[in-house]
Amino acid sequence: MTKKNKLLLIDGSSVAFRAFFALHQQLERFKNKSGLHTNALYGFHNMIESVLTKEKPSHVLVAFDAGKTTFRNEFFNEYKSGRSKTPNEFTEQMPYLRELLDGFGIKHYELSNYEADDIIGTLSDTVDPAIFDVVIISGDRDLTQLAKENVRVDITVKGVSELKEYTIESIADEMGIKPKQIIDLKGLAGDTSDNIPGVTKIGEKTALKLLKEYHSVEGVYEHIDELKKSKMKENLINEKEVAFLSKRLATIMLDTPITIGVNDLAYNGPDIEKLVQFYKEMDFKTHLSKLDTTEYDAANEEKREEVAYKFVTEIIPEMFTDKTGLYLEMLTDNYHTSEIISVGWGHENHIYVSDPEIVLNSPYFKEWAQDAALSKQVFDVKRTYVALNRYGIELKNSQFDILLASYILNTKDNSKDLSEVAIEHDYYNVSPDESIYGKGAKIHIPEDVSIMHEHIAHKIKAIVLLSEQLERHLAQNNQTELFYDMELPLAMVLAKMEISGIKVDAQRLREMKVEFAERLIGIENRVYELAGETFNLNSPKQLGVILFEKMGYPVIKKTKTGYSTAVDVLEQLRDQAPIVEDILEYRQIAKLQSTYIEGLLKVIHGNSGKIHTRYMQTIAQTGRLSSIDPNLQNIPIRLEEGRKVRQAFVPSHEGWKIFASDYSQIELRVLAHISDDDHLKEAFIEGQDIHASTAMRVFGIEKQEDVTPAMRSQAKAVNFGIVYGISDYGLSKNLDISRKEAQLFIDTYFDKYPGVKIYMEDIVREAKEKGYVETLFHRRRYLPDINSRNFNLRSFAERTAMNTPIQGSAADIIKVAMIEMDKRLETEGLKATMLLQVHDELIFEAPESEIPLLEKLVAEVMENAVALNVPLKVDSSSGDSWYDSK
DNA sequence: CTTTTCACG
DNA sequence: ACGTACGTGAAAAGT
Repeated sequence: MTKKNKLLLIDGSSVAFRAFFALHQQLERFKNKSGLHTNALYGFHNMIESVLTKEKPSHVLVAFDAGKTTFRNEFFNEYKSGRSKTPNEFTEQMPYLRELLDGFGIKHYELSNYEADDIIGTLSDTVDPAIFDVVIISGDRDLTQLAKENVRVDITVKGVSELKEYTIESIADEMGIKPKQIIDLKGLAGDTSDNIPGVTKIGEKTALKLLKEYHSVEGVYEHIDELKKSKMKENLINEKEVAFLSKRLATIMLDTPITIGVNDLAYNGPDIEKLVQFYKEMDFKTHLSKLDTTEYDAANEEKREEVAYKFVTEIIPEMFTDKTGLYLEMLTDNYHTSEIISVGWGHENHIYVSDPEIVLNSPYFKEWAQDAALSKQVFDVKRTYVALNRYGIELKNSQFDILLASYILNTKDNSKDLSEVAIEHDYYNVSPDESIYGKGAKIHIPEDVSIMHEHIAHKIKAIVLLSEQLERHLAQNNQTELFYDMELPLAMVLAKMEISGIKVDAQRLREMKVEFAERLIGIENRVYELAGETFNLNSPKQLGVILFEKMGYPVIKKTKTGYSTAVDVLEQLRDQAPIVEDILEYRQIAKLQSTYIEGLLKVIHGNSGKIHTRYMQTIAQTGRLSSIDPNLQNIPIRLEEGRKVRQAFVPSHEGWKIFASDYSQIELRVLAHISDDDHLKEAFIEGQDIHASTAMRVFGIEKQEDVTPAMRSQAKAVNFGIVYGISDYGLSKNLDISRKEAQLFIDTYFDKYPGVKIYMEDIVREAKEKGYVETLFHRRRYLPDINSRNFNLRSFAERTAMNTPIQGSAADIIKVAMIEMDKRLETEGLKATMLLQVHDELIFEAPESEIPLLEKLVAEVMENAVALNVPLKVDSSSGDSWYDSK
């Protein structure tokens, strides 16, 4: 029988407190119009929302602590003292938390003299396990003592929305004890946050050891005489009372006299009206706009300001002027193929909407679009350019792009929906596309087309108004040049590369497909034989069962959901498990087959035999491009077998070649420049092998001949680590050495490259002060976690602070080179075409006769894109396919 | 729709 | 003690 009911119990007090501190560094950003802080409410809200979607509970209760003192203070009056005073900014939010819960339609409850724990404990313990699964959410690990067969306890880790699940099994795995023994653990070790004393000098480690032996506090004292004479034994004897008191304090009551029962807690979804009211009161505008219920739409319809526009069926020249907003509507996001379903253009108070066949066939429209003297404002210029190009219209003078501008202002804004971008900038007058067209398979043009026309009119108005606003904002941030001289011109270059596309030899791919298919069957059969049964080799879950349960190999790593079967795990099993050799080979071939062979075959355009990727210019947090549909930036190269896929990428004309140029060590050169470290600069200025040079310094070797390959490869790993934002842990894992040894490497490195050390310290300090870091060209990345009290979040932000200026400046440099390259190909009158960018590499096709010229030209342009205080170096090669250009 | 794995720089 | 190296996208499984 399947259980039908799930009871969700939330420790409201502790979660709210967690939420408050998780968003504490942004305390001042979270304020509503009347000055009330809202950060705890915001965090709490998001936690509830995600938990409701994930758990889909049938019953919910949020329990709160009631007042300052509880029954625990009766026998220990210091209980929970020593906590610093609750800040006012927190307490002022508590009354509204109840409003929020009413909006969600969630019951809440408190009972004087008791804590939320006790209410939760009692409910979780009394429901019938045959009927209810229970999930408990808290920020307090004490509650894990409540885990049972039907009770799971989720404790907040990162902020409040990420939860760690504790079950009987996971507690046993992690600590080797039963949930109930958590109480004994606290009895011995205490808990500083609740001011539970515990026994002097006994921490979690020691306590766990004792519990493994004697099971409980009582057990420890029954066998106290067996313990060796030690300071610890003395403490235990002297503080026996403390231990029992601590245990009592940590014990959650399971028979609290609560006046509610589970039947009062049925959850029937939110009360939209109250929720809308709450969002408005708190200025939670994003949440307000995300409510896509009919009630909300209706309420919003009246609120949404009307936009005057004209739907026209005839186009006249007077409709087009300078500084005009333009928007093409498409239902799906691949603008190479998606049908244009409507077109809008105009100014703040003169907006026109029309059907595509009317506009796109109008000579007046075409003339205007192609008139370089008349500027246009758009959302996503590349998309607009490419789509118009399909109709033989070449869009000129796109003076502003609110998507690009928004990305520059804050890289974290990566949405593709105009309404979301608008909301980011406090403009709320555009509905989300989803609310007009629906989503997924059911996406469609609304029956009443005037709804769509008005929607497009709203977009035009947003584009026009936001263009001005964002342009001012760019100037304030010193990012005007980044926008006008880099991203906007680059968008046009990328548009042309996408339109060119790259020719793919489908026949070659099909040959490989047949070959791989045969090999896969062979390997599969061998694996099944060794395993003694057939299963889905593509399923990590099924594979895990075979390897670790049936065949009994040791479990090396676990994932959230089960055994890990990733490469590094399998490699460790290689020696003892003959089967993994085959599994690894299968994995490799299967990946090539599904992602590259079949994947690429699917996206070849029928008539041209070409692939047209889309470069995403507003996704990567560092300023890099990304490539989708298909991703042409991760075509295999490291292993020969996969590298052969590149044989299918060929020139589009007879007698042409593929030509490729890549920057050598651009990130380390950028680091040499921004850190101004003398030794690092010297290595590049003198043209040394950088990893060998690092090896010489780190290992203290005089002559390069004495650097062994092993030393060089270790030095290489250290250099990588430096670029990524070094940590002893990361380096130790990469080099398979101890953390101590890794730390020694790092110390030695910083000793030999003091400039790099200073840069790393400075950039982190700067990030902590300003809240963001910048690249050479003033691209910004905000790091909200840089001052977090959470070690992991803060460390991550610190590494990002070190890495982003390096990776981001390298991205800037190749972007400059691409823009210049595009110009030069034109002015030099070459037939050569730029086709692809792979982060530090540009790929072209060209007539064979142009190759010698390109060798010089491309290197010159790339190497001189910017002047650093070390030289940039480019390597080039050409061949009959991408594979051969190596 | 999320998780795992694996391809690239 | 904590437990990750930085940045991406796609396929397949499983919920």
